[in-house]
Amino acid sequence: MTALKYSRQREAIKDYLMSTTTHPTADSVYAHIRKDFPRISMGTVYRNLSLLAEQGELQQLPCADGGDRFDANITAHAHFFCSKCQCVLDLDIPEVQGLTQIATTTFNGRIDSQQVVFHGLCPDCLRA
Amino acid sequence: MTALKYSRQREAIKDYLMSTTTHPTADSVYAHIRKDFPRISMGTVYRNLSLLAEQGELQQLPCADGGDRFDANITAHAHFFCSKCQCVLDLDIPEVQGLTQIATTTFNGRIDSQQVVFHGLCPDCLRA
DNA sequence: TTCCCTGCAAACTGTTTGCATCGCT
DNA sequence: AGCGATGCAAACAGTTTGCAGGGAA
Repeated sequence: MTALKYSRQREAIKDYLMSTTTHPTADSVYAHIRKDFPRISMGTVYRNLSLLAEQGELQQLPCADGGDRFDANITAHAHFFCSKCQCVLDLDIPEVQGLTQIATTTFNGRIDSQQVVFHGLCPDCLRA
Repeated sequence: MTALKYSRQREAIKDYLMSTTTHPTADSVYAHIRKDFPRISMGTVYRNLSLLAEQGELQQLPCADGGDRFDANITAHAHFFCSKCQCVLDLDIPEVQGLTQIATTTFNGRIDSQQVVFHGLCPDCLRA
């Protein structure tokens, strides 16, 4: 992990992710950043998202639809993925922590409490 | 959902999935089925896996690495995905059902208890 | 005979990489 | 000046699709 050199593009990407509670895909990040950096490329977006995730400055959530989601909220919280509209929501359920404990002891592996993912229909899709 | 016509390829795919507790990717299925059907194509494998999943004869688990896994065990059970070796394990933790309940009430959406996915390091990778 | 299913190849999507150039430090 | 970061385009991997021919009903 060598020192990163400052870049306006990377800062813009991080700022954007810190300003939203949605969980953008690389593509959404690209679409948004393009407003300020019309010539930015997908390569740069992907490279910077990976770099920031490596540095622990954001969480990279691999999702059920294949596309990763990015989250600047790095506190321990579970996620929900809607199998219909593919949105990703935070799921702040304290019980998850306890469950992670239980699972870990019977399981003998290490369970990462930040990466518990529930699937189903989000409130909006359920209502519709 | 129209009636399916019998095909030896599809039966072989289902038989294979019922005979294993690993959670093969489409590619693993292809590799295995090829022993009996050397000319089978990936298109056929993907088509049949989707058909079987549609019929509810197997579970299609979208995974963190992008590749889906397939599971002929359609009883309610959570899964674990190893972020190092990418293996998928069954996680039979009764508490997950309770958690799904809790989550559902505070959440107002529908949580699918068969699709709760934990992430972390599997026992083998943890030991290594 | 009908029409679903197959094998094949081409198309697609999301992501990564090689390279010349740019711009922090 | 040195070297990491950028934009661009080509390469990639996993999956889907169109089509002509084959096989179950």
